[in-house]
This record gives sequence, structure tokens and C-alpha cells, in this order.
Amino acid sequence: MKIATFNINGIKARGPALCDWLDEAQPDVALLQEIKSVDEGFPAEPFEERGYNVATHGQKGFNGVAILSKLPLEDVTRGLPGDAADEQARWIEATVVGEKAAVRLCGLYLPNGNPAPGPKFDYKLAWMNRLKARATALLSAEAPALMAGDYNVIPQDEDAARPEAWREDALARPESRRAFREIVNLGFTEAFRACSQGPGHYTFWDYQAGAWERNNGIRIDHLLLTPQAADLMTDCRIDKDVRAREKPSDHVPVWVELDA
DNA sequence: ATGTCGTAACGTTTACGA
Repeated sequence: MKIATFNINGIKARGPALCDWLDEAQPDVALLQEIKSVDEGFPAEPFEERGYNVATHGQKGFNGVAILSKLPLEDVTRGLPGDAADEQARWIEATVVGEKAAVRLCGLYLPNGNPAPGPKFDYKLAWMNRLKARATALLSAEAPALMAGDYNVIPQDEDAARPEAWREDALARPESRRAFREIVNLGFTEAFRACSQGPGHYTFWDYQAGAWERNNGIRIDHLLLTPQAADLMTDCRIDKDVRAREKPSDHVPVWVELDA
């Protein structure tokens, strides 16, 4: 079962690029972030034509997450628990049943948090605290599950081409890294780092200042696996080439293969 | 030229968020 995360930066603008990647990569599941669309405005037809079931959790103009799955989506829930007043669409869950195992999928778009310090940074850290609570509950189920998406966290200096440029940024500040580490250390496997080590692996290149051409990237899209999911993992990779195509997102897909 | 996008809105341009 191939499961990918992809921040597409606007579903209305990314239709052709997303379809091209789906046709080529053939993921069973794609967890999408930044659809920037309400549910009613999500153009599901091209994906349904390709055999995907579609579940969305959108809002007007910003944020928004979705799941595309060739397997039926069961027990879909929307919104990260812990704050009924939070109206930002950043979390969606569903279960898919493979031939060998069922997998609980959590798609997330973690707040950017800039400028830091400030209320947006406070919101980011509060959201990560809620994420930690949900992560703890997921682990207690002792079953295959993953939390994947745009974490907006650069875990370590080796995950940025120019770490000194991010030192004061909400994506790399010690508070953000600490909160991310606390969640991982509950018992998750960070899928990409379980398969590849060392610097030079990125999932985002800014549109500005020739970041792609200079390979000035950062690694902020992650898949966290419960132990039961990690036991099923056979591969994890970044589809870097997607960034060089026509009208690309500023992020590229990251995927895991599970023997599920 | 202060290096780019995507989206929304009383739009032929500006604001915002990233």
C-alpha cells in the first residue's frame, strides 16, 4: 500500500500537475494539504475518474486538507480534537483496509507560525500540543496508523540547505523542534529518516529568489508511523523531480510503501 | 525591478498568507 503526502498549494491551480503525478506514481492513498477550497468547490471528478474516493475538509481561501484513496474510506473524521473554537481546516482522518492490515490515516497541515514570537506562533505551539494528545491516543490503540502532512517544522539543521537563514523562523525555532521531537519520541518512527540519513533531502523550495535552481530547500513534510505501521514499512522516498515541472507546487510528494 | 505564487474581492489591483 503506497501512501503519499503532498502539499499541493491550491487544488484549483494544481489539477493537471496533481493528475500527472497520480498517473505516474500510482499511490493508493494521497493525503493532500492546502487545498485552499471549500468542500463544495473541490473538483473531485478528475480523481474519481482515476478510481479514487475523495474526502475533503476545506475552508474558504486558505488551508484545507483532503484524502484521495483507491480503497474505500471508512470512519472519516474532520478537525483536530482539543479546541472546539478552532475553525481552521487542518486535520482529517480515515481508515483504509488493505489485504493484510487496516491502517488509520491522519492527514495534517500544521500551522506555519510566523511571525514568531506572536499570536500565530502561540497558535502553532498550542496546535502541536493538541497533536501530541491525538498522537498519544493513536499509539494506545497499538495498531497500524500514521500521521502525515506538512508539519511546517525543520527537525534538524541537516534538514535545511541554509540552516542559519531559518534560525529565528517559526519552522526551526527550538520550541517548534522540541514540540516535534516530543511527539516523535512518544514512540513514532519518522519514516523518511528510517530509510535515508544525512543532509540534502528536501521537500519544499520557495518560489522566490531561485530557491529551486539553487537547491535552497527544507524538509518539512513528514510521515510519522506507529510501531505497528513501521513494522510494515518497506520504503520511503521523496518525489523531488515533481518540483521541476510546469506550474509546480512549492512542495513535493513524500511516500511510504507499507506491506498492508 | 526589492527577485513568487494562489486565492479572494465592490478586481483592470490590492491584500493576505505562505
